[in-house]
Amino acid sequence: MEALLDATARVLTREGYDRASTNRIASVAGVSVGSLYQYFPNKEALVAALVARHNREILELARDALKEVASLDLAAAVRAMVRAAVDAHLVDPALHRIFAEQVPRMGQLAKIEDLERETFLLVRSYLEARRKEISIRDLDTATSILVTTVEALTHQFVINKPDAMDGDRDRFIDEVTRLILGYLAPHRTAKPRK
Amino acid sequence: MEALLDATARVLTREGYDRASTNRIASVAGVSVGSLYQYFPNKEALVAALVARHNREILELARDALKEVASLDLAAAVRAMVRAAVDAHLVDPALHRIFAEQVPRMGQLAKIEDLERETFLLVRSYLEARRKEISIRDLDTATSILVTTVEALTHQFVINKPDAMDGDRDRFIDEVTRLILGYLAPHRTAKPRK
Amino acid sequence: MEALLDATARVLTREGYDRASTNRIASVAGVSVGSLYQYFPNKEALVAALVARHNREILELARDALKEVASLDLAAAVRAMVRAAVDAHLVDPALHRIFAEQVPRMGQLAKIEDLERETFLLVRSYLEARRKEISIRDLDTATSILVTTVEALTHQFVINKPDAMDGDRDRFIDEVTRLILGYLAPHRTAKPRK
Amino acid sequence: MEALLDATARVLTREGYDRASTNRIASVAGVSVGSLYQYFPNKEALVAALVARHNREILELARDALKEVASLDLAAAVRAMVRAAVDAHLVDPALHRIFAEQVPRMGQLAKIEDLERETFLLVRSYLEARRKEISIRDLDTATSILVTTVEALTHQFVINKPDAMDGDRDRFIDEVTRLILGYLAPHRTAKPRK
DNA sequence: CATGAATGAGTCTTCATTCAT
DNA sequence: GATGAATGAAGACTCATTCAT
Repeated sequence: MEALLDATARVLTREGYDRASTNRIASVAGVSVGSLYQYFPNKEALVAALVARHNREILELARDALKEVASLDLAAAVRAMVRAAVDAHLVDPALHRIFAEQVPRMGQLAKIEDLERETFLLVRSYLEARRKEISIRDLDTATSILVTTVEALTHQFVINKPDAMDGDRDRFIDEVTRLILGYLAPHRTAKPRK
Repeated sequence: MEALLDATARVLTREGYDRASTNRIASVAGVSVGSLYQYFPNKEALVAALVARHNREILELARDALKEVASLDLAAAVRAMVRAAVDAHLVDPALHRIFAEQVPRMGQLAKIEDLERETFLLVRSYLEARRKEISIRDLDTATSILVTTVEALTHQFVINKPDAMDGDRDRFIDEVTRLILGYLAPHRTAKPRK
Repeated sequence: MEALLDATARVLTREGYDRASTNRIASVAGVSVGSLYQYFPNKEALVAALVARHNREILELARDALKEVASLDLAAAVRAMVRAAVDAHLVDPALHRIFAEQVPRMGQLAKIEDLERETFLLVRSYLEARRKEISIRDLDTATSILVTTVEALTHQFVINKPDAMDGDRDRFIDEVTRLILGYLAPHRTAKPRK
Repeated sequence: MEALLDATARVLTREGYDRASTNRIASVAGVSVGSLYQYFPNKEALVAALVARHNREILELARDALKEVASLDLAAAVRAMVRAAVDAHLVDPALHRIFAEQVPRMGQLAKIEDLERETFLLVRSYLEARRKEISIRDLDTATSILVTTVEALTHQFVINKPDAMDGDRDRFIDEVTRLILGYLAPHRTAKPRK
């Protein structure tokens, strides 16, 4: 039931994980608790499904962004990817924050990391294609560092400045791009966009 | 009571935040619930005290590391700081993970961020002292990016490879150092240690 | 749930307010604590509901008695009202005593006084209708004195002689009636019933 | 320890019976809980002792008032006694209210009624002395009615108008006196004071 | 299939009382 | 005698989960 996931997201962001009871979620969804348990075996599975949906939406964005990136030069490509990361975090920042800060990682919820793995592979294959242009020893290590770094910076940016102006956002993207390019292609100076 | 904080840490890392009841903590500490409430007004305060103690320990390390760094050149200094970050995360990785992933940020527990603020100031004043050697526009932004990046990378490294060999660790530190130096001093090539 | 109120009354009268735990009440009612909290948000609300029900029953009696009183002369009317007060106190004397002596007056339980207010108005309007026959300066004061006096005397009578014979009861009613009439109509001598 | 009783009174009136813990009482008294239990075997005994002390103070007033009453005529005597009742209730109205409304009547606290019994005897012996002037069938019944009535009316007056002006108080005393005289001496009209 | 009343284990917290120092 | 840390039974209340209708 899509409505149940919507309700879960609503309750989660409005009340926090601890105060989000299955009864409240069901009533917000306009169904009975019983129905909730017809579709999800327990609360954890419900939250896990919501996480999965959220991640699917974000991955959609990421894939689209990476497609359009193939034709750009490295600097532009990196900037586009960072921008995509920011966009991804803006899908539902409040929900994202709840996932990051309050949802216990255990059992089925280990799946939260699915997104990271998939992102890892996407970025890794991009870097592999550009291998000649970049100076990297170990592809896996580099990918992991990039993914973690961009994710952390973006997360922190969105959390701390939820209503940043476009100017702020562009400046942020510039800085992160510079950081990444300095790592990937240390000999060229990153060219900030005009 | 120090024993209560120890017990809290034990229960927290073994059972997770949600399963850590005050009664269980008290019994692990070898005292009665009543005694627990004689020293801490409620569960939140108990966890907050543990967080504070943990942070104090980590800040101790960080301050010591920064002291020894004053005489080094930029590259060596950055590497030393990254190494300090790793050491800090090795104080009690499991506990650190619980704090990062499960403890709800509210009320007194907002104090969790005290550590971040302190670290921010420490790093910022270091960068300020070296301003001539680095190419940075905005000090605050740069500091924030560095702190977030190093924290995220270190956290992820310690979580994923809790028993990494010294070799792994050194390689990790090298990479992160390269990332940082590429950002702070884009014109020089980072010199990986021999 | 009517059963819950019955159980509350039972436990309250048998054990007293302090020993009446919600768990005990629920188990006496033959349901689980959870069910209790499905119908009443907290202990206070439960007791308040019981008080309300008790008062409703008593007010029913009082209204009926006052209706039949309209056609009687003053002396007979007063005696009928006193008798009604006694009857009201006999609805559930033990429970009434708990309400009077042990239930803390706070929050929603301020409603305990609803009954007093209603009674006040009932009596006041009766006195107003008979104003010519009685010698009273201030209607509100007189009403308040009468209501308080009759309530206190009746309460004390029922508490101290829970199983008084009809004879005792009639003699008590005579005395109280004499007291009231002496106050309302000092010039006539109260005529004790044959 | 007198200080303990004072502290009990303070805590009782400030916080109510339920929130008055022995620890708080002890700390307000400036001693340790242990000391409290050196003087009183349990909480109930402590409260009972406070009740006893309060009652002793009130009885003092009542006895003094009755002494001075011997020489007055009936009307003046009754008014003096009513006034004494009001004075008694003004000794510590807040504490009196707590006793009346919140302190559970059980065990040693049945002693609360000691005051009523003693008052009963005092009034009864006064009425007996004046038997010729009053028209009463049964002395015990009359005494009981008078004591209950005056107590209830005074209590209610003090509770509802804790800061009544002297004028209000005199008018109240007049009315109660009229009520009593109408009962004791139905043939004479009560003479309100000039 | 849907419902939602019922369940009851488990949570945090309080407080009268004890007893080693 | 005084102290006050320690005790732990008990209480109010929550919520994931079940199941008869």
